[in-house]
Amino acid sequence: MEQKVTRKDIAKLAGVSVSVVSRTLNNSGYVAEEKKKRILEIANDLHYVPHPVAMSLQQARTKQILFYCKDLHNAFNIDLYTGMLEGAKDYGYMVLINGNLEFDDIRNTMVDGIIFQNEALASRYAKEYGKNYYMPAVTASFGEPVDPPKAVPVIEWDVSESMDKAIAYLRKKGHRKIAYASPYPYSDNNGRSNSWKRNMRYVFRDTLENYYLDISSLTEQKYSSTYWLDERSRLSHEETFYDKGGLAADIFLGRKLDATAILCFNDEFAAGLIQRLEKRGYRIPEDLSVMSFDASFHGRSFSPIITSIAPDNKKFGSDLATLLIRYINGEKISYFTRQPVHIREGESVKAV
Amino acid sequence: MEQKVTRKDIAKLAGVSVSVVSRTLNNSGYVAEEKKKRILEIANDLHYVPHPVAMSLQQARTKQILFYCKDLHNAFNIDLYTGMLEGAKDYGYMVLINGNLEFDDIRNTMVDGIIFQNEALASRYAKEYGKNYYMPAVTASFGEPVDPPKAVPVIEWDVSESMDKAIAYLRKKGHRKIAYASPYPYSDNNGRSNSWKRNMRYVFRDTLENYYLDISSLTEQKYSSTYWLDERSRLSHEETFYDKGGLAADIFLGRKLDATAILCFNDEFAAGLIQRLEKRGYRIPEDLSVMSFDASFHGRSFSPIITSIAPDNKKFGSDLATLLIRYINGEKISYFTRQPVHIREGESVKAV
DNA sequence: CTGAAAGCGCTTACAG
DNA sequence: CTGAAAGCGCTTACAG
Repeated sequence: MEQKVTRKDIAKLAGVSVSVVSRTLNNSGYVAEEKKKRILEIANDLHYVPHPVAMSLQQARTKQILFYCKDLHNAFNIDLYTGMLEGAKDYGYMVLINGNLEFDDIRNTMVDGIIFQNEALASRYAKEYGKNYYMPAVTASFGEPVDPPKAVPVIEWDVSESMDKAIAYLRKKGHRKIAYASPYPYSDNNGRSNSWKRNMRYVFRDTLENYYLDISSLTEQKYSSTYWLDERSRLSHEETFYDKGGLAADIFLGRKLDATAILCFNDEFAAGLIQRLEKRGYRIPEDLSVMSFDASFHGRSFSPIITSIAPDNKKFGSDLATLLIRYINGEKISYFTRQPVHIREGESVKAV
Repeated sequence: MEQKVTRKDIAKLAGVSVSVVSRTLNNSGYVAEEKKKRILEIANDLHYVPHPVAMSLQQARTKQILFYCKDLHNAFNIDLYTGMLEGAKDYGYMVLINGNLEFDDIRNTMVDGIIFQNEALASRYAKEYGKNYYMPAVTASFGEPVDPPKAVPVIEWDVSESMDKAIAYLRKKGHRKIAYASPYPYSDNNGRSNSWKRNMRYVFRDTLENYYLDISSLTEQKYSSTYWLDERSRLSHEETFYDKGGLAADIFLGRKLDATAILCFNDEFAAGLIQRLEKRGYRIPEDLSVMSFDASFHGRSFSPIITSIAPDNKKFGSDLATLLIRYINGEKISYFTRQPVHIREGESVKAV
């Protein structure tokens, strides 16, 4: 364990005060040229490295932000994160993830702000902590019927609109009977479900519910889409969309539905669903088309490549990071913007 | 922006000194019972939260460690990370990942130590920075022929031995001609390749090289397995095993090999390979068996589930984290241990 | 152009 | 049992 070299050591060797050393190292304020040179040399010789914690304390800035996100096995979130890293880099900021933070842990984390993965998380955070503990935050939003807290700027992916587009896309491919597979109950009030119901009502009439592959009857715990809002719920829970996709396949097979396409909640979910269907002898897309949301790395590296709708995830992440940093810096920002969306065509949808 | 509440504020209101407040809050040293109570009450009323940066500075401990890992889209690494979180939690430590850190950035990160994802990274780090900058570190190792630096404790997954086991497993399933698909050149000196060659030499004789699916001829950049050791190489590079798997499939098809099974470098690689093979009309495992390394979440959520060999990844991660923390704490630790390995049977291998 | 001083928020040996 | 004091490593107005 080497002795830590400090600005004091450099000052002593250079025969100046710490102030001068600091000014030199930070390139701020006046320092005589020769002294500057000598100080830099000594710093180099001593292998001086600044102490980030001390600087943070003094400047009241850690230059770190946190991506608050529970599900790291969801490639969509990693896509976002990758984008955040890029966006933050330009501002000299680092982005941290920590997979199992309870809200209480956040205050022990050395960050200047938080990016929430969804509006329900942000909302709950604001309710539980917002009043007593100030920390700049922004959130990704999916246009769900949850009031995001006023003080938290939002960048939205409007999943309802995406559902409309996805259905329009499948229709253009000749599909009429399109089922929807969701981790949330039929009665749940969320963007994708509502939009699917609205679009399919006049196709399925009174059998509508039958084409909604509702796995909640098969799982022990019933999660609504606003799960995070429930203050009794533990935050360390990780949603396993992949496992739920398998259950949705079972339901589909059990009901012997005549749908020619299934829309899935997201790529993880679709992966689980397709895997189960193929195990039961189905071929995708020959026997059945599957489409989903997120256009994640996982969906792309799946076989077949999953046709999926989403924003540019990296850009989404990058925008979130820069929004937060500009917010932290006190710049003028928009409190609400939307990400454009597009369809990533894969191999899981066939024209009929 | 609320005014930050400090221990000073509490002291003033309670009519005591900051020392007493600190002792109360930290539950250390003597404090009169009634005072203790009052201080706690006031702290609560004021919604006091300790300043982690200040505490870190004073205690010379951030209670944070870093998982230095570039490829977050590789589910194996996320598996490890998940385990680290669990292991570190018991010690009150947080584990951070940051996907695009150059070595130079590490010194700006507020952590007490580092976990390197592989021995080549650890080795390069030690060479470039180890002398001038002290930071406790441990590393995962894969038994590759790279000398991990002496000061860095190692936990190893012996991939050579795993290759032996994987081949034995496939042989028991009746496979004799087993190809190997790797991101690294045939000439590269690494555990998996060496072990495969050793095992297959007497099966393939002078056609051995033909069954080594070497994608390096198809890629612009030639990476050896010790890529990270090359100081000219940028660290921000992300390996795309998935894409390379597709290339390996092309080679396999081009050579019209009579192998009945392909061993893949890892699950990401296998995913890319299978995806491409299926696109070309192959069915896995009906037409061809595929097996790989890592037993990651990705391989499990793939279709077919990829048969794969690996340690218990979460335990691997957890062990790395606790090893590092105990190292930081100055406890006596083992500088070298090995993780036991097992085969996760999936759906991608068939008996012939 | 320079340096002594106060301060960021906390801790901890030490004298009382 | 308590509090003044020095200190963690750095920054920055301010007086010279």
